Amino acid sequence: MVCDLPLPTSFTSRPTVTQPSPTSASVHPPAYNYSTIVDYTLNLDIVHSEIPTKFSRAPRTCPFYKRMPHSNFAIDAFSYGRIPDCTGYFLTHFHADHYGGLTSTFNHGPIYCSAVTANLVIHKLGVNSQWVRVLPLNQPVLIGEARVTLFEANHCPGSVLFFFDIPLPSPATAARSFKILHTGDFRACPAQCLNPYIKDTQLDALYLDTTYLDPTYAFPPQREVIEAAPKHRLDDRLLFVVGTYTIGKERIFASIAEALDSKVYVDYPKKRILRCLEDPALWARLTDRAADAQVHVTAMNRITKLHMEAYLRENPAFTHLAAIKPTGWTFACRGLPRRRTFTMEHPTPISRSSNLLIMGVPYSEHSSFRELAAFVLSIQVKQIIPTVNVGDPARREEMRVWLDKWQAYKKHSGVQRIPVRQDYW
DNA sequence: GCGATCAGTT
DNA sequence: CACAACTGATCGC
Repeated sequence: MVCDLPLPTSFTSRPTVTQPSPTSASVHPPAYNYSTIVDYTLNLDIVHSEIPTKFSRAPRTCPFYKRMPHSNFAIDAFSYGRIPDCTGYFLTHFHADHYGGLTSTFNHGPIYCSAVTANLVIHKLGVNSQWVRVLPLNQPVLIGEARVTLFEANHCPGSVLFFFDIPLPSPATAARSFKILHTGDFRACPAQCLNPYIKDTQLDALYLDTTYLDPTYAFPPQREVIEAAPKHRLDDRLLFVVGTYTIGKERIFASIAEALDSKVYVDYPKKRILRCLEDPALWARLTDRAADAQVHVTAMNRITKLHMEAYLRENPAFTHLAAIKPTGWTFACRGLPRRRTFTMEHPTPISRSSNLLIMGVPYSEHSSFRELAAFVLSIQVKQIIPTVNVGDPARREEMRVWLDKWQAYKKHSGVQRIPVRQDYW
């Protein structure tokens, strides 16, 4: 299995980093409007003071890239108390670094999210359901003047992209609307670009999850990793243990369990979380009896040699244990992007002994560099605003150079989208 | 007891 | 080492 297919070198070869543009005289963030976004994007240094730093003790204010221009909406912005004039608090998915600050005492206004995220917000955080508004997938809903549509983000269960289509107020521009796509955290795939609301749409702004916007980050398509599950039932006394965070990585343990025709054991707190996912096939595979399941799920931080040795002793029905640590950076190395292969028959062992194997599995829930390139090259958009790695000026500059390069490539080549085969670029 | 913040872990 | 995401300690009320 090939880790990464080649993209034309014209848009994946490393560009030279140019010097930052001259700093604006003003350090005070002006009101949020389209020209502000242009300024911010061209020179993010002027809003560096807005980006939270680890050592700041001052009360934090919501940074510009979490507020949607021409609206009173904020995205994944629960760490700033009540945001002045905010009429809609949007949540892209249920990971702590995005819902951070959201607690049972929240009373600032409506929270808009998917059904799965709503279940988790209510049942895990205890947020009063009077504040939670479930939005459907792939179906526009009017919120005030704005038309909002959610799409599958391919990150974790319940994760969504938000598409905002906002009428512009002034008579001169009444015929036009302002169109924003916010990716939250996502793993880019062609279906996101090809859906009828995005395909052939000229977007004004793309708020982009730029986590792996660096050619270092090359890893296989998720489908190939899922299909790398054992092809047939192995020794009944071999136990698979899969590490997970609160939500995410379900497709790994589900596909292994399916291949082994086994139940899946999770502890009771995890079972309560999985119930929120509204996935009947996953639910039907669960069991409360550890000895009945050849596939167990545990917290990611338990996937260590010491913990797994103890785990095997605690489960005497099994003689051998294969622990799986799904992670996005297994194949990441500093320097040039590499091609590697991955199969369960030739795993990447983190640790092994006579009866214990711990392997890293390159199962990322963020886009690879290549997928990010294909996504940006398959979308028509005026401005791209990174939402990740924005705290480091050097990273901001590197990201800006890549994004400018892709934008220029589209403009000069006339390419509108990257060809798709079998639902993948 | 609750929430905010930061340091530490894998 | 890289990284996202989580966990735990500490502080203030």
